[in-house]
Amino acid sequence: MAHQHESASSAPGEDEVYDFASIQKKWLPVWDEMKPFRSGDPDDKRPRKYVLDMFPYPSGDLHMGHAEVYALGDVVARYWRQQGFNVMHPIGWDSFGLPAENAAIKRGIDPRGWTYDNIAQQKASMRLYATSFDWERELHTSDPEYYKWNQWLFLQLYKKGLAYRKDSWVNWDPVDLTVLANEQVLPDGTSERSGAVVVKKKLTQWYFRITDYADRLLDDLNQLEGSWPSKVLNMQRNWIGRSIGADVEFEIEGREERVTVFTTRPDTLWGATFMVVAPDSDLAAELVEGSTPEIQERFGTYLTAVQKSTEMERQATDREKTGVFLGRYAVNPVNGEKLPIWAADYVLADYGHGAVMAVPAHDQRDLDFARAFDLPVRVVVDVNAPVTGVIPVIDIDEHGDPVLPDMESTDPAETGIALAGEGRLMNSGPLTGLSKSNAIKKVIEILAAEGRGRAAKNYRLRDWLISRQRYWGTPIPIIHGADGTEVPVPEDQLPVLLPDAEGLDLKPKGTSPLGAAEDWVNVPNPIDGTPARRDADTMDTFVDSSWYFLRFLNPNDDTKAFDPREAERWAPVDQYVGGVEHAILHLLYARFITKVLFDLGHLSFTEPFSALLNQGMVILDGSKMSKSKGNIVYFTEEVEKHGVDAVRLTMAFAGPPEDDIDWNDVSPVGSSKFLARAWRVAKDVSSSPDVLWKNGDPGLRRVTHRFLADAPGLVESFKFNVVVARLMELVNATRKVIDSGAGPADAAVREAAEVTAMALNLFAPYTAEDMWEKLGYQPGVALVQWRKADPNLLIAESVTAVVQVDGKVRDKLTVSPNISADELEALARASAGVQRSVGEREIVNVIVRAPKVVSIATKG
RNA sequence: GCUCCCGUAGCCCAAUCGGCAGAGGCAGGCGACUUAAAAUCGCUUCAGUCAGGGUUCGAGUCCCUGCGGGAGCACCA
Repeated sequence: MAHQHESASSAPGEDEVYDFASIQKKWLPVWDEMKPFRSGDPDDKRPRKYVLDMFPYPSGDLHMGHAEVYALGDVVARYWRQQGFNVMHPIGWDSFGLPAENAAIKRGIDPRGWTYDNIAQQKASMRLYATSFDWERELHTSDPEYYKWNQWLFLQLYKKGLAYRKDSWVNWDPVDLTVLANEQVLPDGTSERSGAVVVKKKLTQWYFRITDYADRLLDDLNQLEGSWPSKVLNMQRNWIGRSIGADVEFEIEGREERVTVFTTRPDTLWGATFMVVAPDSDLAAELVEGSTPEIQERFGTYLTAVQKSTEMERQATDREKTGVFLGRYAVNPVNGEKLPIWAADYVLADYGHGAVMAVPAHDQRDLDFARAFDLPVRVVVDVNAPVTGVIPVIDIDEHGDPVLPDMESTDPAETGIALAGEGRLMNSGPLTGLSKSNAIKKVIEILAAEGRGRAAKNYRLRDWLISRQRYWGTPIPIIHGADGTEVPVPEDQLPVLLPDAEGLDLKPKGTSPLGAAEDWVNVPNPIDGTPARRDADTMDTFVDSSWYFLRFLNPNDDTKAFDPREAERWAPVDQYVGGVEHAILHLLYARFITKVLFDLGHLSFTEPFSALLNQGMVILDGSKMSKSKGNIVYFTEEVEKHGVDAVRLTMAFAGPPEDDIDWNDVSPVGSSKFLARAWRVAKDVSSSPDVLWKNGDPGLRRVTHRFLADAPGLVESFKFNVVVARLMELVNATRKVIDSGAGPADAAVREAAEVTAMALNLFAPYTAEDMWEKLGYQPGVALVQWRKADPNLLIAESVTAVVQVDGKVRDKLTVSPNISADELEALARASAGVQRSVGEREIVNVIVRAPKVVSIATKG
């Protein structure tokens, strides 16, 4: 190990070895004194950068995932500081949430104490980890000083009609007796905590109307192209899931109101042969009411079965279609045909209008259903009729030849394959003969003219369910009057404080534990003083994190959530760093809230995070670390074994940040060795700080300055691994000059060592600071500005030009970097390698890219 | 099923605009130092870029097809 004692043969005074533990101990208090990472000085004239790492949930201690994100985020923050920016790099705690509450229930303690104990522990680790946070901006979402503004935010949305209560089907855990978020339901339909099969239950819950912003959330992603990982942009697009089509209204026999269906293929309206409604929809219940008792009974049985089925069963795409006829009929608005109405669970109650027009010839799901229940299939799009002059290719055979549709086998009723492709409309009245896209336009015109339909969009995105029947969260600032009215808590009465957990039964009962705090829940109605009750739900913690980046601007201001002037100066966040696990929910919610605050005039921008860096996961042996697999790498152990700097360096060096790091593929021991090597270089430097660099070894100086020139671009494109590799190269070159060149007194050695210390500050701050001291400077290498490369040293004295003949390298020439194309061509033509390989053949083309390459093409 | 990303040495990974396939590390080998070992230092082996085709003077890089791996969405009308 690096810190073992050297042999006794070393001369006195030279036996000092790299010892990360003592270096850590030495510098942490010095930095505490210096506070080099404060960003709040109003007189600071430097340009500003806002670098934000996703804040952690305080779960006990830091884990390797934290070690990665905070190492990488810190590279970026430290880099911009060295480039002359006043960098705001804040940190806080996402400290409300279920784990604290569950731990509290298990141990019979207060979630508050558990949470703040954890924070203290994690904060100590984080400080040791030498992340360059501005601790003066620290915040906790569970502090009343924070959640007061959460409640303020809720009220702003409420006033705009963007926060509302509705009855809806939610995930219900029948063992824990609580609502679950979608992400707490495992793919097999069981609860991730209790293991119980989750059922759907109808409850009144609070929602944020995020669907109002669906178009903007989707379209504004284009602005982020190039600055956000395309993977995340894609995931958000998928999640919002806009589809474009039409709403079509159908008359229902024996019913006043029409039923509206959404379809992406209104052109196939003449091919509709039945209608399907979601069995768990209000519409189904109402329609079946007008039917015979037998049908009602059959429907009831079916509905019960559907509601008992798990998500997994329901989502299995290959299962048999099921359904019941409701005994009712719809009328096709374009041709007056009677369409039987069925209830089937392949239609979802909460997508579109909970009802579809079934066109079995051109939709696979409808066709499967039609074949199961012997319903008619009518083809209205002729996919064999070339629309663009190209015959549709169904498949490629084993010889790579196209397989064309067989006229006799394309009837969906026979083949069971719906014809979903392009084609020319047939049997469709005024649409007959049109292409798909023209037919869609036309049918929308026809429907609109008759008031029976219109162009429409639909989204996969649903409104955001924000209420939780839990204790450890932000109370919803609404008071319910005895008459059922909702009264927002006046803003000057915020915050609505959480009642003391003492004496409250926090066990989930299906209603919020806050409801049992009688003194808290019973309040006079703010309007007329009559008895009223507080809303007892708390907010989803994603609300807390949807705007925390704004609270960092002025975390101690008790007069407003954030200062718009500060937002003007700092926001939006220039660089956001965090895990891809938040690619959808957190980022979508933060984008939504930012747009709402923009609309309310509080912000001048509409996207919160100008650039995003997603780091991968730290894994072990090819799989995710987990307690049950027993393949966990512990942060504390790694830091004790290898030191903070080696762990941080390993994170940066492992590969591209977005790739997963398999801890078995990387070598913290190797990182530690490199740090010791770099450190010894600084220790060996024997010249004084005022030595003239220009007298130093020119070869080493070139390596140093090439590094200075290249590293900034590499950091800015997040190629941290390459920067580290280049640093290793620099240290190797320096070592060589010390040992076998001009020696430790050479000025270039000092210059290289100083550059190494300065750059190493990005990855290994303790080692860098210690090197800086060894080199004769005052502490504070983190604030040393990045040195500019000397352009004269970037030009090599000579370069190697490659001469290719017919694409193969036939000679290499050492030439001046300023050589002209003509000179280089002449040299190339005369070179021995070219003479030999061209021989008798005729040269037909010569391409010269001075000074790098000459390419000669021959004939014969 | 739809959408997207990735295949370079035994392993992790580099390779600005298409211009010598190798910067760096791990592992391995040899050597120096040592009584020996560890540590340290020096030297060093190893791929022609998943496969096939195309464009080009020139392809790891661009295009097409296939194979392999990964991710997201999915009875979403």
